[in-house]
Amino acid sequence: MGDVGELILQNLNPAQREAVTAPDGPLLVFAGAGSGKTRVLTRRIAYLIAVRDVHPSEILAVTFTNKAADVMRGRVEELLGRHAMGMWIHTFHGACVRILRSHAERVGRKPGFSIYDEADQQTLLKELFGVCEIDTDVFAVRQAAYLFDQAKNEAADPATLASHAPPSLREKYVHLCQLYATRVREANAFDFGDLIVETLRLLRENPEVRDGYRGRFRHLLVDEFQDTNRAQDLLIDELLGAHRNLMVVGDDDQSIYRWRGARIQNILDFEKKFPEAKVIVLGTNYRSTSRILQAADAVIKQNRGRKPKTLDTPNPEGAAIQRFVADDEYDEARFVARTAQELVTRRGLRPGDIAVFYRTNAQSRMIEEKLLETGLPYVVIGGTRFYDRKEVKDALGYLRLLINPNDGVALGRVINVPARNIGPRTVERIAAFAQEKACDVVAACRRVGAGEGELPTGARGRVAAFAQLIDRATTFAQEHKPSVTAGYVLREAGYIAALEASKKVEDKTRLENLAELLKAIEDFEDENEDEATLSLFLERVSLLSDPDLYDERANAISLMTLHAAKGLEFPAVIMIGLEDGLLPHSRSKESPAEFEEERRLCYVGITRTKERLFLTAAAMRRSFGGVPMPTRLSPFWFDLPPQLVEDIGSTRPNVSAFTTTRSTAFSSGPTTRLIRPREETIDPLFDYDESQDPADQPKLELLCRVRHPHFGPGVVTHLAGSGQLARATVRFDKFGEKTLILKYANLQYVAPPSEHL
DNA sequence: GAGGAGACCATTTTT
DNA sequence: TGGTCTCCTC
Repeated sequence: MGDVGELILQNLNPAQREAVTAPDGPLLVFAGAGSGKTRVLTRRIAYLIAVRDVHPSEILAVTFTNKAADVMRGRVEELLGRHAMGMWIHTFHGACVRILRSHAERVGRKPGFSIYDEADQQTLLKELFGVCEIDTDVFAVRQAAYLFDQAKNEAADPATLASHAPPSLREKYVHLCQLYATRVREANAFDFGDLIVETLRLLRENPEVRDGYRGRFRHLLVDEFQDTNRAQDLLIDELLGAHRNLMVVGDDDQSIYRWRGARIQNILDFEKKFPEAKVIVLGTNYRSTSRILQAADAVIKQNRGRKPKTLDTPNPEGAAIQRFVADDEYDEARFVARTAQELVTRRGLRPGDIAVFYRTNAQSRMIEEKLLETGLPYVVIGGTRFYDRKEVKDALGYLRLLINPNDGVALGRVINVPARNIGPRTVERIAAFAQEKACDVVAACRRVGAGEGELPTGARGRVAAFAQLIDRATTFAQEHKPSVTAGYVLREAGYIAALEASKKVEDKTRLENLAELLKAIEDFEDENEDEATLSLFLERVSLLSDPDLYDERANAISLMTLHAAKGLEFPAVIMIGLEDGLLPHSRSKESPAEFEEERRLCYVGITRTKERLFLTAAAMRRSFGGVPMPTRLSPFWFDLPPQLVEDIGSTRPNVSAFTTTRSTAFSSGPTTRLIRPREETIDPLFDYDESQDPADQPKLELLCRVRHPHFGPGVVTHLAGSGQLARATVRFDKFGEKTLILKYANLQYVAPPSEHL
């Protein structure tokens, strides 16, 4: 074995090494949290290429997020350099798109097809509800979309799931399914579920296509196998050739996508399906302290539907897990802000070392508000996404139409934005015309605008003008870069002008967002050079997921859902909202399987933590901004053995009376332990780091006037610390006294002391 | 057909 | 609480 071979096997423990060097054939790797899963996968790929002489193009690796795919590709390239060219490392959906682009016509599409996201899907469905005369009070659009998706996840005929629709609607439901499928096809589009199912159909119905891929991919590797659904499992079967070189990696304890059709059975039954499979267990965790691991184990071992196993670690015991019961969500947010501030000032952590996890996106708002006050940088992963904003979707709608003139949903979205006096009635007629003449919707606009069909003269001219706009832009797009095209179409459409003319403040933000979109397209062009087509950009955007947007270089506190946290790790983690009904979520109480998934979610959160873990709950919480309601602690709270945990007091003085009422409110479980000063409870796991450059700080002096971006003007009353940890206490005119870390607070020097004294 | 006022509903998680 | 939808008026 050469130098590269040795490099590939460097720093692997025996189990990891066994997995990397395993012989051909099916291979199942149970990879516990923090056990070096990514390392094993990337080294295995590198090993196959460098040692086993497998050509990179013979490798197909499938991950769940684009981010994971990028990381994997990057690591293999680090090991092999340009010898890694030609591998397929994609998400399931990404790989399917790639396959479908090559064989689009075989599933009734053209290569420029659109990808319909949830919103597009619902827009179309809503329209079809009208056509099928289905009352949305009886059967919600979202519910229909959910059933469609589930059917596709199961690779089942949607009609066979008609039993899930309200009994009175079964016939209409079947009709709806068929109509929906037809319309998506006519729009030259796929929804997310279609991407998998239609690829499956393509391979099944076209053996020569299937054999082409089987012949090509000599090695299949699947990451996060516990989160594959039935359709994905079947897809793997189709792609897997006679060699049966399939490596799957996963952890049944981290399966958190049941609601999306994931079948934990896929991994648990792997050995039944492949009796000759080699099974390797990676049981050493290199990430977390022993205490955190014990806590995680205490939680997860309560689940019944799992393979019993424990993780061990060479790491030290570490700090106690700190639990905090807040008065309400404000208090909880204050605790988060304070803890974060303390971790940075006293424990020497970078903001990027800290993460806040929650069950639902809605919980982020309060945390954001309080973090804003500390001046610490933070990012919210997910929630209302950039690409979900109206103006961004509008812009993308225009661009989609240039690539795919059949895209009826995109047309409906942009034809009257900005207002062109083309109302729903006219749009309906255009759609009907396109149906009747079997032409694309842009052609329909063109023809209707030219006088075909029955349209009032006024509307006719307006539609003709719109068709000309799209035609012009389509031609333009063929000769220009995507970013230039985007600017062109938005200007020509009058979109920019309409926003500029508007007096509303939010329209100014919209302009900024559009500028940001153009920037994103330019970045995409820089990264992909010759391959940077508009079509590829739209595809990337459609398949983007929340975790893809996490950027560890940002050095900001990360706020994200527990789902988005999977696959990441942080030195310090604050998990909030450990309340019954929130984690576990109230919607998960219907079945034990769902409850167990909530527990796994909790497990995933805990195991993201390297060194310091904080758990919080609020005694009162308001939902929908209504009245605060008393809560109960999560059952998972009580799963933690007392010796691992330290309960700490409120961030505010004089809450002893409240603590009593609180302990009665949370009647079950151990009694709250004595409140101790926080300074003593945190042992010095992290080194203080005071030796930093003082250059980038504002030159403040006592009693000078300053301005804070959030709190406005104030007077400096106290200065402490130096370097990166320099802090100032400021008495703000409107918000009272606050202590801020200068590095992050963005304090602006306004006036020296004398001028206002 | 546009725009505004008010009703109404929502929160699970997302490729 | 805030974002979306519906209805009403112009």
